Amino acid sequence: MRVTLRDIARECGVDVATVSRSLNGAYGVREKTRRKVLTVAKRLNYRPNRLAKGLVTGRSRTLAMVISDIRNPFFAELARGAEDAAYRAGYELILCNSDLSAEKQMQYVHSLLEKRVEGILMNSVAGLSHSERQELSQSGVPIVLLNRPPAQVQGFSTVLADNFAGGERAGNYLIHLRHRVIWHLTGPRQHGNLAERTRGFRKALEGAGTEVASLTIRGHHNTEGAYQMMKKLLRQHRAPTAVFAANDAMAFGAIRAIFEAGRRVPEDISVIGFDDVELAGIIRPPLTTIHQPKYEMGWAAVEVLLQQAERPGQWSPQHRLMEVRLVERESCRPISRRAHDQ
Amino acid sequence: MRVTLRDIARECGVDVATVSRSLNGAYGVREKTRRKVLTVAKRLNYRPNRLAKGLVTGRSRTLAMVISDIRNPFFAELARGAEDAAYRAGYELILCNSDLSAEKQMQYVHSLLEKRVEGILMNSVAGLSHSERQELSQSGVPIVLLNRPPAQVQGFSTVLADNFAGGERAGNYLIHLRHRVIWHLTGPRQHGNLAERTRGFRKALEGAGTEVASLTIRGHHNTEGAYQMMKKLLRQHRAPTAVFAANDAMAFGAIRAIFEAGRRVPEDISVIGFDDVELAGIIRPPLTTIHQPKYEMGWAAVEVLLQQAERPGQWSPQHRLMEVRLVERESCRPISRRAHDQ
DNA sequence: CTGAAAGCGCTTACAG
DNA sequence: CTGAAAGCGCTTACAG
Repeated sequence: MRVTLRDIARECGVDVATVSRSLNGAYGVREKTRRKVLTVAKRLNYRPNRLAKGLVTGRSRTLAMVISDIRNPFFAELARGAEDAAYRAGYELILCNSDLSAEKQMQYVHSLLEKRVEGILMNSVAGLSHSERQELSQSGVPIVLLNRPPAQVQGFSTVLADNFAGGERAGNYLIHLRHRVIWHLTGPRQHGNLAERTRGFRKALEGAGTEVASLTIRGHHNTEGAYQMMKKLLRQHRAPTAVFAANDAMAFGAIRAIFEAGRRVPEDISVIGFDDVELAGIIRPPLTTIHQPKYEMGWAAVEVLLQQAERPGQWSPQHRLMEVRLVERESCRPISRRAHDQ
Repeated sequence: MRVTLRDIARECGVDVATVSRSLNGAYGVREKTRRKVLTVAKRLNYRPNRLAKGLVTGRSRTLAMVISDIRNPFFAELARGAEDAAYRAGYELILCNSDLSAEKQMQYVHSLLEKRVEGILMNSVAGLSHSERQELSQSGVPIVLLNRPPAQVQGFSTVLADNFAGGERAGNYLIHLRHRVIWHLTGPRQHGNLAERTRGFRKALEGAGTEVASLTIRGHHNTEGAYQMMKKLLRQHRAPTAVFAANDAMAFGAIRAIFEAGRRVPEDISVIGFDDVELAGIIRPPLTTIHQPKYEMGWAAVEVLLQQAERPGQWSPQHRLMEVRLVERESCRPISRRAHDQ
């Protein structure tokens, strides 16, 4: 049925070893022999069996990605970057949706290990028990955690956006626009990435060299959470001139609350987000935000994995911090000097 | 290093064949032996090498999906449905982004065949030459085409939304709302899916049993195309009371043109789309549209593939038509009887 | 119920 | 430069 090395060998009157060598490295094969083998292989439409090859070489030429849900555009973008990098290197990428279930995550990883994938991208190991994490980090296959602070667990590599620099950038931008009363909406302290954004933001304000009144409010870090926070705050306090939402979803909630309170964005209140999700460019007004290099993060993660796959048993975890950048759209505007002086 | 069947066999004092049988089907193995093997396997944390297993059984337990771009939410939804179905059956899913490049598509398929995937989901073979398509359909591995009219090429299975029924549903809905002047914005005739929607829509109008003035306009089937068409039409003709856009993207363009012309949706003009993309529920007003069962299509495609994988060499292409449904949101409203009588 | 053998389709020292 | 052999880690008739 399927044509194998033996078929080619028979056809050429040589040994399968010679065929194998001709088809691969080809060192130490007479040019003429090699050419003949190649011709016959092509004529017979030979397709090497990668399972057999993988069995002897121990390399499957496949990577895998275990994420919560590919329908989340953030992960789709990561996946695309990862897959492009894998394709370029001649690897395939297996996609797994875990919904963050610890059980599914472990099951996937076990299946993947059985298939001898050479590396795994994961978006989280937060739900796993200590011993489960240990098992993963000691499995022998390189694993990179996406968008997680390093040292959450030993043994994993990480690829992370520079949240601190992003928060700082957002703060500097608002100050540059002469805002002096700024609210910062964010999530719980334990959320590492958000905490970094807050730290960076505060550093910017402190370094402003001028008085800035800022208020940090914590709540659910989603659209609804921010909507509720903002709604309540606008009733209790005098409105700020700007708000920095710790992510775009929160920015959307804040904007809704602002409109409902009869104010306008950006005329009355400027809003800046973080992430640069697709919707950010679509809503009215288009949201100014800090862009996370999602595609590049996926790509970088695969680079790390591939590098480690080259040194079985003797690589050590790597940590990559990815640059973020400000995307100016229409949700922020400067305070006029006049207004400012009043 | 890694523990194999031999290690377990040695430890248990039996042959590897017995270990293999115990771990698998287990028919004809003494219960006591089997239990012992299982215990030792667990203790040694044994992981079967799927490459070896695949080599001998000829089954890789993996499927693949070759789509344009996972960042397109339509494909992300399909992918999720497919992956869930695969996971349930103990299969993994390889993700490939082709950007519709014929070269990438063929390269992917070749790699996938080498890895002995047991089935492939593709979103198109339109860009391939006749001989390339032949090569695919005769490769021996089952392939299902997503969202393509059957008989585009012989030898492929298909999973397709019922575009005709959807168009008909949209037409009936508008008629039910007492609309009698309706514009239909669609793409070029050659576009099979859109053509079906148009056919269904016309059937509804013809069956209305009352006079309906309808106009079908063809152009680029995207937001910008529909925007331009609608803008121009509104200047040249008396406005309709409703428009049926052949897809949601077009509906968005039409709505923009309507607003810019100083009319309101749905007060002055009702708009219905097709697809039910995520944005449809987010824009103002939320778009009434025909829902395509994307998740279910991905799931069904895997079902087809798995069924075929069970009968190597003796399956024949299968075609599944998936039901669509109307999602009523806020972009359509009835013509009041009074207005109607005027 | 279990063992010994052959084989899946490759690669890679080892000779020559 | 090339062949013969061994082996990767499994499964599966075939005996017994």
